[in-house]
Amino acid sequence: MQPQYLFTEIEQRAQQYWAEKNAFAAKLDGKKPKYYCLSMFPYPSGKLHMGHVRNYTIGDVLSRYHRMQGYDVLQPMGWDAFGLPAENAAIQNKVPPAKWTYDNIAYMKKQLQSLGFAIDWSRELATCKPEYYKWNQWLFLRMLEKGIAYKKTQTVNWDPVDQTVLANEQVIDGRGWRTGAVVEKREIPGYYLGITQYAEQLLADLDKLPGWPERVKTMQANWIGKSIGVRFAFIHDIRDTMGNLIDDGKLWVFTTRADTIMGVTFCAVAAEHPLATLAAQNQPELAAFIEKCKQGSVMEADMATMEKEGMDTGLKVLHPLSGEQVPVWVGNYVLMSYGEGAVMAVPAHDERDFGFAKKYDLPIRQSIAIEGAAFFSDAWVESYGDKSKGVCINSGKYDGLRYEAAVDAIAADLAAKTLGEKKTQWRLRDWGVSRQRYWGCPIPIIHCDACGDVPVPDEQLPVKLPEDCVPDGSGNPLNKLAAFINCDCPKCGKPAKRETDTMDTFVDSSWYYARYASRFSADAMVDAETSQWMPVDQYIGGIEHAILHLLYSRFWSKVMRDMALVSYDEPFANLLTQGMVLNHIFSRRTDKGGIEYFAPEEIGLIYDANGKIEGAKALADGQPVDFQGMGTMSKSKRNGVDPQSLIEQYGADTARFFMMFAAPPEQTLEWSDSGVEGSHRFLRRVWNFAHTHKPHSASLHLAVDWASVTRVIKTQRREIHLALKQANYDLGKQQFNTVASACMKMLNALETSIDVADTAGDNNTFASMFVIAEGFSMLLRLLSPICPHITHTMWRELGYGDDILTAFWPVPLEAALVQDEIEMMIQVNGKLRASMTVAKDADKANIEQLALSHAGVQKYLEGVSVKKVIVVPGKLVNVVVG
RNA sequence: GCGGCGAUGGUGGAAUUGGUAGACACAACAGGUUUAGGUCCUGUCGGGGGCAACUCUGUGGAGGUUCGAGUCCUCUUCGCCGCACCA
Repeated sequence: MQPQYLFTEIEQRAQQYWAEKNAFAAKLDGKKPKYYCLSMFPYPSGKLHMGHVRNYTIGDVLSRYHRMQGYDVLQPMGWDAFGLPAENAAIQNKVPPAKWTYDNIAYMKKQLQSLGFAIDWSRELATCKPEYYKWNQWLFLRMLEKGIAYKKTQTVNWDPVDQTVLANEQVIDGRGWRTGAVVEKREIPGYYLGITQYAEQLLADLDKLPGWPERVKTMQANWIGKSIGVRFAFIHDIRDTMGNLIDDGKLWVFTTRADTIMGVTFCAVAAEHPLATLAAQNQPELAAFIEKCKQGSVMEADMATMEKEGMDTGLKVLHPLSGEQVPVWVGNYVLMSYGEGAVMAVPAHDERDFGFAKKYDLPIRQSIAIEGAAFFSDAWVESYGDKSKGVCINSGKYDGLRYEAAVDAIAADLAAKTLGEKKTQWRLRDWGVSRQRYWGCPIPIIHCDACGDVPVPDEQLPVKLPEDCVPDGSGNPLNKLAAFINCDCPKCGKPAKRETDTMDTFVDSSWYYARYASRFSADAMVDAETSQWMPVDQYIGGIEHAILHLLYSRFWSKVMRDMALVSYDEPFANLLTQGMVLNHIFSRRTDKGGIEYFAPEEIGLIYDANGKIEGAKALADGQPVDFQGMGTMSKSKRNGVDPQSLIEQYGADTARFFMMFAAPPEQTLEWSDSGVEGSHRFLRRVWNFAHTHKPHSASLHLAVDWASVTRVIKTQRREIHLALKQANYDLGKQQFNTVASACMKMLNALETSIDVADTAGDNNTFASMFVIAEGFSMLLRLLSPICPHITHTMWRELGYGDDILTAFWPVPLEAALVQDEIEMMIQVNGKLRASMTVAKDADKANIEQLALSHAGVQKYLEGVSVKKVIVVPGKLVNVVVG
């Protein structure tokens, strides 16, 4: 055995061994339980970052742990390979996106392999390969047949930087999720997937996911946004300039508070509403206001702080139940994209309407009697809008009804007049998947002048994307590619044109997990193996995908299920959202007023007397820099750490250990160079221990008479087993930082040198050798999921076996855990006062007696009487006095 | 505004779920090994008081339940994340 811990050599040899043995090929033998462990696949951006290392280390620890627990494990890896960065790189470097992507994949694959992940590489896939995206196209056509996919022209979110349409989910605060550019509204035809048809299921089935974090489920539920209410119409006789009745003389609105319908004093419509457009035609002031609203609505970020503003259109509509005339206002707080783009306004029972009415001096009519709030003051009181504590008043025949009864009665009356009905309104809208981009999956449609939009026949799939295009930044290069565009109509055979839009890349990632399982199926999207492996037992990835990717994947699964392609309802049984990797941010204001960032290695920290960080200075000029605390690793802040240099300097095992040790998986992880060194120090100590003490497997065959072994050795053994017990408990909680701690505790216990008589054949010497060999073999196995290379090597060198992968998972022995004597704490009135050692089988009365007579306790008993004594077996005694 | 999560030493974080708070590390300090630096080893390390045995205090804050609370309940402050005029 080498005296030094030569990690580079150790890791390369271990990786070579696994590759030669094909050690991680996933196979189901039907006898063992299956465990499908999936980490979100990376976008091949160029090289791995620390977030990847963390993500995949968590997955690998779980995979290796379950494998040793006796599961058949599938841990695949692939590439989310379509997408815009490839096009942007192509524009810059004049290289086809395909080449850029494949080069990146090759490099990043090497990086992943150098980290020693137990991945079944035979199942590797890239979404930009025709063999994969063929099935995107195939399923899209099936969805088209079922009416789940359809084409429509709609106002869409247009990202002016990426020159493409964005789904609503991809617009964040009015800006493109990737570019941050202010999104414009455009009228563009495109294909949509009817995710709203599944809204109810997507919401309800969240309850089938106990293994998901609460906040992710909440975010999805909010996103789906179900509200139950009544859709009804005000009646009018408003005609456009041609004399045509607008919307058949009905102003439709949606409300969740139909019980307040008799309190309506006006209606408010969105700026884009037809009635607003009409009214603006001869009212320049109104037209100007509407224009202002429309511009404002693009900047959704400002909406939150925006003052409620509005303007009277002069138009009047009739209340469907009271027949009263109601004025129609344009309100900047009414959204065209939600509900009907118009609302009934009840200032007495809606906070927004209240503010609006106050501002414009519109009538406020109370229609609900609120418990404990008889009088309506000038200021809004929260209970005015509380549907749970009121009955209808001033509402004619509905007076005295509570919320539910009132809604039922009102909905029934509206229905009788065919002017309304109960309705469930969703915030979720259909998923627009057309993208005016090149580097994506072609939408399999052919446009024929005679036949219209014709689906590409199955036998012509895949519609292959040419891989040699170099985009120049001016839109989609497919539009200029005659060889791609020109084709024959599958229906009539006449010359026709191919659709050049490609699919949103979220389509690619919506089902890749199912394809890993059926990776070798050539003539079907998925085969029987998918049903055997699915659902994913553990999915691991960033919280940033809490809505988009996870919602789309759930939707896609349900579509595939309804087409009888798969049998599961939900694709991911358990979800772990790993925390981000942070590092210090150092910056300085430049003379020009900008901010200059410093990389951590360019900085020296200044400590105060207590060792607290006081400040920092730049190594280059010795001048102070601002220490901004921790932030996500990013290029712009210059606080990223390159995994590659970490692996080269310390090895993959150190990188993996640090990642697991520094924080629990769900929490943010703060980078620390000294923490990395500490992790490396630990692994070196493990190696040194093995080299110095030779805890060889042969020692496990020594015959030990445990009854006569010294207490010191027994305690040492107990500590090791105790740490293992804790670690196994923590593994169940997926709390890996304390598993790493337990490894350190075990080594600490092993290193407690035991002074035993150095006589050959002495029982204590044997016991000590046994304890060390036993403990070290347990340490190696416990550590192996986190640090597979060093443990693989030592397992073999110390003769424990050929391959630690096939070793059984260590469990603590009861015999090693029991103590002859137990230390018990003694409390008086809940305060810790003394401790004592009692025999393990001492009974309660005995313990009570010992505690009360304890010298450290006696002084607290003077002048008071003992009221009660509580004995917690094995732990403590509490003497209650008074 | 709504929803979710969190607050424990100088720092990252433990506390087997109501039973010895601060495990395991990092940093710092002191000492040893070393020609020196690094490595490595030993010790100290929440705060106050005491020469000491010890003692008081302590998990953002205020109450409460309990023999006993970091953990449960109520209120409150601050921080992070998500959604946000959703009718």
